[in-house]
Amino acid sequence: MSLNIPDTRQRELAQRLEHGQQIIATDVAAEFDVSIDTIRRDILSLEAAGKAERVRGGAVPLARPASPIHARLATAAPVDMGLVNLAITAIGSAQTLLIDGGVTTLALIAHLPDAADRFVITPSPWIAIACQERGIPVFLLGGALSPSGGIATGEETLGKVLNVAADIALLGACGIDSEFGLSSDIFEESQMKRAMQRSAQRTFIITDR
Amino acid sequence: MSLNIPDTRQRELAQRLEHGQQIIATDVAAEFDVSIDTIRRDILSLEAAGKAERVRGGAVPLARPASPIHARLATAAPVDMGLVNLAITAIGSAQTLLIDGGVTTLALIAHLPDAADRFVITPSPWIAIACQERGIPVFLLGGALSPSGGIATGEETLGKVLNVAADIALLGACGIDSEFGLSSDIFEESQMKRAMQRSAQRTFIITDR
DNA sequence: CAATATTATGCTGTAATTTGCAGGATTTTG
DNA sequence: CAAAATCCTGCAAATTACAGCATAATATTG
Repeated sequence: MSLNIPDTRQRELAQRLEHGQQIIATDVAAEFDVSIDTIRRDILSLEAAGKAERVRGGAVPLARPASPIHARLATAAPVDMGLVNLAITAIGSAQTLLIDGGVTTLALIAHLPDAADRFVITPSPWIAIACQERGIPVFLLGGALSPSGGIATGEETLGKVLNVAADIALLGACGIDSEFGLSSDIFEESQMKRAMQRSAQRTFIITDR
Repeated sequence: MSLNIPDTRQRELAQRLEHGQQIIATDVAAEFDVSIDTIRRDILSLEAAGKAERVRGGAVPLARPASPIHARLATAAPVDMGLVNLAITAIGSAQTLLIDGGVTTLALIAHLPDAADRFVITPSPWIAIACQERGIPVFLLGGALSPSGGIATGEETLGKVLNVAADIALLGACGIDSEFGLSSDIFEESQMKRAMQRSAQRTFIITDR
């Protein structure tokens, strides 16, 4: 079992708040298998430490004079934590990860255990930044940034992806079942995803359906 | 089985902490077949040696000091807007911009006029995201992300920079007057900056002194 | 080898922390 | 307004930390 003490929980919660997620007391209580009171006290601590804004039912990240990036991250759509945990167990101890862009993969980085032992290769600047915040070494795949998905694409990038060998590829599903029709951007992206899939021993596609 | 002495145990525990694992005192006590007190004392030693952070129930790896760039963003360092405006007039209507990482260049993106007409090439994922939010087409230079400054570096990246032709290069000054001595990261970064300078017709170094 | 010093370990009793729960007050919702 | 949910306060139980001490193991010295 993992250490379930105020310190650990609060660190985890603080991290989620940092990433713009909101804390729902009852959910988190269930997740950590403690009573709501305990989570309430955790939130009180976080508030005292200036790391959370307490609201009825839980806590939200405190508003901060946001730099552009943080603004974007703060407004991020709510992430399905169950999905994230599933993906994390799927990853296991794999060392070399090829990670696609997307809100779910982004949230995943924040909760990836054994950060020190990983190595991430990604075409997404968001993922790159998230990894750096956790001290995970990153190789950033260069290329023209696709406007829709925000990942690097292009001939050369494609070639590079095919040259790496990753243990696991984590792909977001968005863009595969394109709602936009098949614009050239989407085409570039899906081609990229396919290349990533080919370079990894195993592939997980993260989708909620 | 190996020797069960403080030295051996502590080495093992230190290794686990290095790998990001947390130490649960009661579990480890059972594992090494010693009393909890003994493990407690081991953890005290590790803490004294600066290898562990003691918490109730065991120990956790010590919190990694935030990377410089992230720390700067987190504290919402006030950006010298005068500097930003100066740089913007300097840029004028130049189309192809080679932009370095840094808080000031990041702030600049948000205020860059004529966004539609620009094209940005950058080794910084931060800059890339900021540009994308403003709808500026970006070419992201790939490479290993340097932990200190958060820009892509490496042999290949260097080569690519030298192959592009930009109107203006905007360089941050940080890392040139390194406070950290000349670590290899810093070296990589400054090499990168030099390469960027060489690929642009004109260069501006953004610094407040 | 014997005597001594040092270190490591386990145990005990006491203090501090954490947790869940019961009750009543407060807020939200229909 | 009434019902439900959430918040707050105080408290008792469980867990863990801590300091002191006695014993066992190991190292050192003569």
